Amino acid sequence: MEDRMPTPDRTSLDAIVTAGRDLLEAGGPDAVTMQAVANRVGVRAPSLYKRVADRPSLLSLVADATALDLATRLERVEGIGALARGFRSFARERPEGFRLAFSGSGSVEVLARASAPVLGAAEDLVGAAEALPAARLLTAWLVGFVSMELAGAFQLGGSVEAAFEFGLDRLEAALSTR
Amino acid sequence: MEDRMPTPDRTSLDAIVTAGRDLLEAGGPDAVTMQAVANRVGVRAPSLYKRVADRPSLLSLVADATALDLATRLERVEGIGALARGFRSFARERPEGFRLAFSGSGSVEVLARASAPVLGAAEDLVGAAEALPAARLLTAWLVGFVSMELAGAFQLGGSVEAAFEFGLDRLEAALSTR
DNA sequence: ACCTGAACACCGTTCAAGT
DNA sequence: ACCTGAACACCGTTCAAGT
Repeated sequence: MEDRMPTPDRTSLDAIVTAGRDLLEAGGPDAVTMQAVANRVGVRAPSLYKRVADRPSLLSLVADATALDLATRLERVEGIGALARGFRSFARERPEGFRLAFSGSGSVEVLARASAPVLGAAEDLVGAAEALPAARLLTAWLVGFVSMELAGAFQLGGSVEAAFEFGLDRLEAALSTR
Repeated sequence: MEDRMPTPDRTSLDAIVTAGRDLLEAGGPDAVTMQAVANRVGVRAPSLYKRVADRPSLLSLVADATALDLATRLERVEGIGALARGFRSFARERPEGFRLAFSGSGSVEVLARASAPVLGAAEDLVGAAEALPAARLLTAWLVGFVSMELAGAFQLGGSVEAAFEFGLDRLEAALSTR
């Protein structure tokens, strides 16, 4: 009973992931350095390896956290229009996290959860038989549109806003037809 | 007339970009190291800085070269279906280059040229007035679908092939309607 | 049990010195 | 005019030694 207590934890996985997320949004992937993360959570870089396997898996955790945030936001919303606008506004608020989450870092399950609400809306539109390909049409359009917007494509003039509403309109129409 | 001739060039910008492209496809962006590129072209890393400003701008040149390859392939093809399938097959042949080109590295002009054929096909479908938003709908879907496919999303089962054809079908229908 | 300094291998980039 | 070795700052990761 006279053993010294182990020193109390000086950080946590949560704090590390949050620090990674903040650094990512502030400066892109290159800015999420093990040293910068360690600095933010008040610890030295080698200590991070107690909670995280390596840098790629830290980025993967950040990707999952972002996808989870997106999922919980979309779960609160109904209808394809509101889903699409919620998806787009999330990507504009967290562009780096969005890019990371949809670029193949991160687990597939979490990403699937983020697109579950779209699957639900698609089922309402076209019925269960075609729900999956319809959801893939919608999700692909959303991901592509937002990615291109973030990448600064859409340079030929015209209103990007109008193009988004045009796409939404036509897709709804295309999927409502029997 | 007795000055020594300057030593002949031992490499070229073209060779450097090609080496970057090959390394990229073989091992992803992390593999395109200044040292690895130099090695491939038979020179030491510092020499690369005679032709290229730095690593990011080398990656940008690789992105542009990829987008140009895509553009010339699509320019040989007509009709929205053939364009869509050509786009997708290119992305599957050069996944890393595709990702890089559509992630915001690379110049906007070259990317615009790669999507010009889609703009043409869109105009044939909906007329000049709506050609731009229609092209954006098509391109966004293509980019999103292919990105998700490369990222390994589409995990819920069902045929990805069928989902692609479903999307193509519905989009053509949506844009042919008056 | 967690934390640290020291160390290692590797990378991007600069620059003076060679031809 | 291009190329090189040497050097610098920085990074990810490991590990023995501390508490």
